Amino acid sequence: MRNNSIDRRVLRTRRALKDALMALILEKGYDSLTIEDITERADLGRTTFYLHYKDKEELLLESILEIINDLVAQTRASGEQPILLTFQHAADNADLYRIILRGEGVFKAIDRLRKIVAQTIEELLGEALQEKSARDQVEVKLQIPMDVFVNYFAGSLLGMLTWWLEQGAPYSPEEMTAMFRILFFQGANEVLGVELV
Amino acid sequence: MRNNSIDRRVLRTRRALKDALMALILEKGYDSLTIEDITERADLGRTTFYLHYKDKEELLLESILEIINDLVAQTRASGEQPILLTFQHAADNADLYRIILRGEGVFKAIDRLRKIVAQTIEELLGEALQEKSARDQVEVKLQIPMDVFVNYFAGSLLGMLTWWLEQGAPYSPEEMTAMFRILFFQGANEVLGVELV
DNA sequence: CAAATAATGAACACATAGTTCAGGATTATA
DNA sequence: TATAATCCTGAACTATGTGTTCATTATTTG
Repeated sequence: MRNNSIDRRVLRTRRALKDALMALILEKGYDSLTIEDITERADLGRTTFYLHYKDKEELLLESILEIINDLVAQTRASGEQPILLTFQHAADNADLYRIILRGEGVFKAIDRLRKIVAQTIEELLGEALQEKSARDQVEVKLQIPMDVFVNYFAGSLLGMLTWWLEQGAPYSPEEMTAMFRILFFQGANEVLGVELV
Repeated sequence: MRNNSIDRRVLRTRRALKDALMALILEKGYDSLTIEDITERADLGRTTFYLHYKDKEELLLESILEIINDLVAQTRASGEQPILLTFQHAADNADLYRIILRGEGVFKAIDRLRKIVAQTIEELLGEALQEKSARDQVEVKLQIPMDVFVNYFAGSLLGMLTWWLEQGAPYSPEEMTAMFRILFFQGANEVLGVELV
């Protein structure tokens, strides 16, 4: 019978490299890290790194896939409440999720764009609410905190943009606008006529 | 009277560097680009680069800000239809927007995550729709194409996650889930009681 | 215990970053 | 248009990181 298990030294080495990478990203960011930084933190020789990974990117990818696979497995297993499960999983692995979602490197640019969108919509919303308050002679209150609301909007919009552009803009700007407005303002239930999730 | 304008050579050089950077990113990606790649494409000496920018990142940031400022100016000027304007602006500058939104570098990881979410929701949705069709004895049709719908969902969710985590998780997973569900399923009009945008 | 496998560290060639400087080219302006 | 100010250039140099080779040592497996 052939033993399919991997040498302990290999498992130890790879675990040490992944842990070192994560710790260092959170300390100094991804881009400026060198292979030597990682192996030094992991207490390994630099050449050892190349026995396991091609470069930094490959190590990062394996680390990320590890956590994503865990989420997918949990979702498939428990079957219910996948949205809640996702938020919980993100909370439990917040450091790693931050690394995944922020992208690292050019992240600041996306972040800036999102902030601009959020701020713009907040100004518009503030005006509209004030108008309504004055007209109706009552204090208008949101069901949802302002910061959540405006960042939901910004996230949705930028998410749609990203996907749309990566597909090669398969719909016209007008179509995208119409569909986005329906989804955002009327909500998914209106669109579906079906209860979901 | 002091002339405040900048030397033509400087303007020409910076324009050439930005154009070269954009062209090269679309050809070979951002990470692997060297300063020499850029100056060579721009027909400039390598040392000239350092007279204007600290590094690649600074050049990219200036290029991106140029386009974002243009969008902001247009939005402020025309005043109406900001969503449509954003989609149009993105279409007019699709290459650059792709660079901004994709992040470059570790982008593949985010992309993979988004695809997984979109695929998962598509499976769930497919089942729910089939069930409803069988129960009601009618063909259920979506008002919105499936691909748009599922990617709106994935984008919204990941956008919320990103923002939430960057803020240091100011709400609990349960609160986030509840708010996300209201926004996604019932829509913004329900939340606002106000017409907007 | 023996054979197989992994880790190590020194040495090497190579690519890129970032700076300095003297000289030639271009621009602004008086 | 002359000239002072400014910019571009290219060679040279230091420094740092990459990726590989190889002989030696250490650890694991059966």
